Amino acid sequence: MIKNDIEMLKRGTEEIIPFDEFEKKLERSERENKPLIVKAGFDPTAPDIHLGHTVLLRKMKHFQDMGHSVVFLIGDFTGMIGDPSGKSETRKRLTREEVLENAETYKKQFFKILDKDKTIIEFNSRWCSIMNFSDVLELTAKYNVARMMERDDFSNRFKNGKSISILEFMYPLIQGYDSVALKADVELGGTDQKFNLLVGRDLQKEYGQESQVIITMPLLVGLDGIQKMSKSLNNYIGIDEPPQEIFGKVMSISDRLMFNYYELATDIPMDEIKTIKKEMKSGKLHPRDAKVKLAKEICAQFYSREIAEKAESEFNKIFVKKDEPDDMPEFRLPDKEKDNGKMWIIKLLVLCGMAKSNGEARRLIKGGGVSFNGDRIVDEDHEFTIPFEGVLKVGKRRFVRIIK
RNA sequence: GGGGAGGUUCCCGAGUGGUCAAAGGGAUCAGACUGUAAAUCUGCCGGCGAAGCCUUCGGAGGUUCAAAUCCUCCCCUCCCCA
Repeated sequence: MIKNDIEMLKRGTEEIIPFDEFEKKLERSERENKPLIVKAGFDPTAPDIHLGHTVLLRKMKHFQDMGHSVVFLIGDFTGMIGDPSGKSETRKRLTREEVLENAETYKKQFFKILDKDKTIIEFNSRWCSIMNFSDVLELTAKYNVARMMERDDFSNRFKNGKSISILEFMYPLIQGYDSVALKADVELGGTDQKFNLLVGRDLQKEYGQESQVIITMPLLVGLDGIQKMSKSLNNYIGIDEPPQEIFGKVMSISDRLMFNYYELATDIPMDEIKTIKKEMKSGKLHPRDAKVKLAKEICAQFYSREIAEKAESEFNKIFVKKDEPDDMPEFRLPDKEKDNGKMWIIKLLVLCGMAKSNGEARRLIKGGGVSFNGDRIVDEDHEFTIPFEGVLKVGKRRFVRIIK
């Protein structure tokens, strides 16, 4: 029993530190019928969950499925302080209201993966906000600068003369203290969190607790195939996106990335993944078909099998048959425009949101990316005589139905 | 506390009085080829119904016919010394 569990829990992980303690904790948990407390922290500033986050969420789900107690910790306290130093961007301070609002958004999204009834949601302000200055000093006394500098990020920045604020030194301590407050047995995080997770281990020991085991998950590579998936890099698949969008985005990843996604973003058994890989190599399976399977699988996670099937047929319709999709947004011409009797194509593109400015609309037309009812529009002075109706297509995949 | 370097359009980065809406690269976007793969090639890449004009080079003033470029003050980042 435990053995299978361990295999499942190990899947996709980068590191489990230390592994033997992990096994012991699992054994004891089963023996004493006491679930492990599994913690994962989330930043309250970015409430849009994308496929990259789901790698972690899915791992949390694995623990839930085995009856463990999963804590979704929202770092609202740190979020409300903000980070003025910011290595790249200054972090915005959040108000109490914003934090709560973001938390709601989180819930709506992550219950697509996690089990609603088995998830404990915590805010670290619950314990952080009541700490007084001597509590904080006590905490800082439990760590030292040399160890802080072991973190690559800090040592590199220090070496390169980049600024490191004292506040930044506090973050690992706060996060570590969260583990103390929760008495966490296991903490999950991305590989970029490794240092912070390890600090949690140390602090628990300092506070006389058993140290948590840390499990790091690799960061999912974004759609560009190079950088990590993130909203700010615009290389992400949001789990709130429409099914066709998710399907299409998965289809656009490079072949090289495919198996990475198979392993990290689905629960398809590893054996099956190996078979797919083999068949693709031998030429028995077209890479495209392997990707279709992946796209359907990911889509189904956030919606359903049926919706995923539908997304596939929509996809084929648009990109294989070069047809129009069944559903597309509609745009009704505003009344005041109707009076002119004519509608200029550039203006139309901007009005219906397909271009941000006239300039962009012109560019699209010049580039040959605009068509109406299947005919490419090449003249940027083109005017429609009102009334008219039809399908306006911009680029390969953006459609809007213009109605009278 | 003292001395020095710098802040340029989404990002990196050139530009040190007019020829600058600002080189070059990257990203995005559009087109060709394809499997919405990779690689490659092409175009575009501040705004204006596009003539010309308007707004942009950390912020505010100033010099000049003319300022991203010169001057003054301010804000921010970094380096070296103490």
